[in-house]
Amino acid sequence: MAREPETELPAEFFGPLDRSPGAVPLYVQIARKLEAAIATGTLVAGTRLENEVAMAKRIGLSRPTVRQAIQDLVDKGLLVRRRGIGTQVIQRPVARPVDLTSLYEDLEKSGNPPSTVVLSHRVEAADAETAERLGVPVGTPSLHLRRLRLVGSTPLALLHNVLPAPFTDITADELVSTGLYATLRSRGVVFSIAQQRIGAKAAEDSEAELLNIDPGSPLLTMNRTALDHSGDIVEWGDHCYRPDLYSFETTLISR
Amino acid sequence: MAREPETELPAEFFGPLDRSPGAVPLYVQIARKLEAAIATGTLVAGTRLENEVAMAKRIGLSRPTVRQAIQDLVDKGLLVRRRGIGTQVIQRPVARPVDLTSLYEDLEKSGNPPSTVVLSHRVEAADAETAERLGVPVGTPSLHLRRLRLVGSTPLALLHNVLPAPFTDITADELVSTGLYATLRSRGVVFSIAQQRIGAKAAEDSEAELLNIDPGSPLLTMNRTALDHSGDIVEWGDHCYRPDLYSFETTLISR
DNA sequence: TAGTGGTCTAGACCACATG
DNA sequence: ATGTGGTCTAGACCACTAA
Repeated sequence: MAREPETELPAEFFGPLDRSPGAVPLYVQIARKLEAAIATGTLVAGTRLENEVAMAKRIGLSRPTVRQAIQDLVDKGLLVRRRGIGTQVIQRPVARPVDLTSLYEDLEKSGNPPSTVVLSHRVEAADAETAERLGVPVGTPSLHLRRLRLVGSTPLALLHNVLPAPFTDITADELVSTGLYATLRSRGVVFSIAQQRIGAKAAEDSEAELLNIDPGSPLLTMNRTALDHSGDIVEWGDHCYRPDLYSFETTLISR
Repeated sequence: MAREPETELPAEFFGPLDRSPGAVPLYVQIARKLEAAIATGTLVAGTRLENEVAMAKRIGLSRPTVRQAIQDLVDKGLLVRRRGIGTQVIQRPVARPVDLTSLYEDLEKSGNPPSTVVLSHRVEAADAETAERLGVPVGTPSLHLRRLRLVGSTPLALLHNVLPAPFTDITADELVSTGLYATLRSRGVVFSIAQQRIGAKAAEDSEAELLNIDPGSPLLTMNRTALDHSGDIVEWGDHCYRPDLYSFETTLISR
């Protein structure tokens, strides 16, 4: 089961380091160079890296700094480390993990910009259920959104979001032009944690009509609670996706 | 948006540290104590922790060690850190993330032990598709499994797995009594990375019959490729779940 | 300005896997 | 016995936030 290709000593492709104040952290600079080397094939899958101590000395950094760079890539699923063995480039390239971005950005990146229709946009006093979801007192004003996401003229997803007080003034125009997550970020929200539950269900009549599918056909569902960096709930979402057009990818790293 | 409860100085609930050789790492000892304090409510949600430097000095550890303990809990979604602000206990308790365990273990933990029926168990030479999935040459022997997972007498999931050469001698009995992942671990497999894709589809006739649902009704689907600590593919899986009985939970931590 | 986490150094010893 | 990553120390300076 063990595999030990011989050590590879990449030359000084660790170019000059930028140690000026305000520069990108050194460990990030190293991590990026290693990542690029893996992406371009300079570091072939399965290659064993030079050991940490030697690499640190050769680059001119302390071992903890180099170690932090390597750990970043381990967390990304690009490298694997074993005590007593060494550090290897993972055999199979892995896809990016599910991250804290919106579907809008997902598709934009893939060169297939979607459009959005705002179906409803209301500010209401929170009922018991909404209050529980947002962690606010009953009666607090909250913004309820329903949107339809399309690729070209094909409906892709039906999005239902609820947002708490500080964001009730978000306009329908903003949502169409910028997307929900980008809008929130532009207002200073820094996302820290989100909890998702992914499931499936049969399409109800109203959902089927909006998504242009048959009633009762399968839908992929996702619920999400997103928290900002101070632990406050920023958004609660309940979404349906056409499973022929969308799925969720995750990379799991064991700890 | 910012919230700043006053600093909390937990007393010497950091009991004596075990510094004997072979003991649990110091940062793990600290992390566990902090985690317990959060779980029991000694550290209330929203509480701001003592700063790293002071905590390290008081406990009698170096700052990097304490910092590593805190980082562990940040990665678990229990704490949030902000430069210039401090470290806070997260407001809302989070569920455990999807991890590298099997459905068997998931349900066992929830006190609802499932049963397993092995529907088929064959060793075959890998065709092109299997070879691609397992990253082995065409023609390599591989074990093809189909299992039905039940809770009581209710079918829950239909599991299809393919395993490469070193594991083709796993028996049906092992699978029923131990579960696939536990069997692999007992053979020395250390999981490192897995890639999953979660989607939905309509149940085919054969699937519907086995799962005791109507043909065409929605199914939750999951594909997974699991790699061991040396980057070799250990298992490829293609599973269907009854969406009324199962869903996937994930906690996303922003980086 | 004061206080926080973020980064970095230059070492050290330990645990584990291999030959 | 050797070489690897895992842990740990005791400091330092920087970047960001708040008052």
